[in-house]
Amino acid sequence: MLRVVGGSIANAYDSGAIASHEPGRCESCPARVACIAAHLDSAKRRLLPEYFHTAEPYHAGDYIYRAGDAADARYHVRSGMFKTYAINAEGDEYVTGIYLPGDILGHTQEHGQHAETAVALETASVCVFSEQSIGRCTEPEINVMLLRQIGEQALRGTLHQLNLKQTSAQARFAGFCLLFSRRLVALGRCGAHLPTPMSRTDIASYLGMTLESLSRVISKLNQMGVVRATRRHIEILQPEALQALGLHVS
Amino acid sequence: MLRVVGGSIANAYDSGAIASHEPGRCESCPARVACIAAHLDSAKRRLLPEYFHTAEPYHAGDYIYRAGDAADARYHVRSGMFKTYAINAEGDEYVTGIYLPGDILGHTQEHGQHAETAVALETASVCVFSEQSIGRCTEPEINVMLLRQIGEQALRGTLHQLNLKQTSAQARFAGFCLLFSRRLVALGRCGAHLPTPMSRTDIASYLGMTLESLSRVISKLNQMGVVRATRRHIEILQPEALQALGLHVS
DNA sequence: AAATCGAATTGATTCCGATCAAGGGGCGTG
DNA sequence: CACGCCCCTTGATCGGAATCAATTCGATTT
Repeated sequence: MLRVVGGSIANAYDSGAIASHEPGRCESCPARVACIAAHLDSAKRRLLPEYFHTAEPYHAGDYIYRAGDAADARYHVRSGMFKTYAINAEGDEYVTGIYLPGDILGHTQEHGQHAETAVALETASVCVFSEQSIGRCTEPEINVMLLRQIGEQALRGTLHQLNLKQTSAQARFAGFCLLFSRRLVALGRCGAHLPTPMSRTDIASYLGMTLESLSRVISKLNQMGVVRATRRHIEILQPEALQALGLHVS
Repeated sequence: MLRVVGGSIANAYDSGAIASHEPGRCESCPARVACIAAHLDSAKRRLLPEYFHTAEPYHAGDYIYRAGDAADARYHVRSGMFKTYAINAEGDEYVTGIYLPGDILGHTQEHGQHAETAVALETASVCVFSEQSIGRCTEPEINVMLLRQIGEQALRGTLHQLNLKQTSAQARFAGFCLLFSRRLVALGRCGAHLPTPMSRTDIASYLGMTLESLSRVISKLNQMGVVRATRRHIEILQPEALQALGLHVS
């Protein structure tokens, strides 16, 4: 059932490289602006070491977990980018999510097992926290922040769902760029430059279209001067044009 | 921005009809099999009244909350069915979710505001619990169950997302029936009889197709003898045929 | 710098769903 | 019981995406 696509397993639990919470680590965290612990004062953050662990960095192709693995932990992205995918009976890969710093990986499960596989798209790192540690958390502020983060991720899923309902491939790609851009802006980054370490095949799969359709759309928008897309980078030149083509939500 | 479609507001917080947890209430709950508190022994369940409230029943067309409302609570469905929808700039309704007993409503939010509107499709009831009460919960078992329930809902969202990527309208409808059926079975109900209190328009919107396409698909599958669909009911006659047409996930 | 392999683009064709349009059927109301 | 309204069904046409196929581009290796 499981198919190895490439890369090595990097299980933060099995490896001995787990570092417990270090003083100053949060201050230098690139995901600080989106972290569920970002707004904690130093006194409350001192409670974190009890249930937060920072894991060693992953490299492109490394798995965090794979479909079928026991889902006893969640992974808070510190830096880098991940993708998740599911595989159907025919062996086709379907990219189900793209994860940036601040996002939490590992929710999607059934009967305590991960339903998807999570792969690093570039050098990346996460904070690992176990289900048990979340259960034992007695700090209301942290629990509420976790709940809100889950809520924002649920919203992202819904927006992607709405985008998938767009009939034209052009509209879906435009919506993808806009939603991606928004996420970057929320992280304090530039919304005009989208890093795309994933392949065209991944993006097409994520957007529910064929590789060829995506390629045609990108070529067209390139010619129109709406975006400037290279292999691993999309630059948005005319955001208002994308807005006109893409999904019109909130 | 908000558009009133019909029905009355039934806000469990504003109304005085909130009942605190009553002894025996969980024992008679129709959502018991899917409830996050189902596996608690009576001693632990006695902790529930501190943060769980059971709300008055809703009727078809009643709102639980609307897009833009403060999202300071979550709603655990006890009985009946709800739909959620978002509205775009043009005023078009997009059905984003269908909720059955055991499901939790109200996660989807941005900046503390609900991003969707939740409407009862028939007579229904929920357990309300506030963000604050979740934050203050010190019972690990409850926290972990909440996390797992969220995980299962995330999976349902992903499966629906995968279903939306199916190119043919027939496949999307088949997948819808199968996923719906599975949810009913998980609730201990019959998987062959799908109650559909929502309109054809709602189902079409949920599946990202036009009303006409859905109608054609249903007519065809009716003629083929795969399903027997009436106005508010779908009976699955040949589950294996649906399986062959629909999505092939796990 | 040449060679090689995978990734991405471009082309031609077919088919399916969106769209516009009209007709039928169920359900409530008077 | 008849009426009218809304929901659903059926029909015809057109555009666009999937599919099959071939080529180019780019990165990596030798």
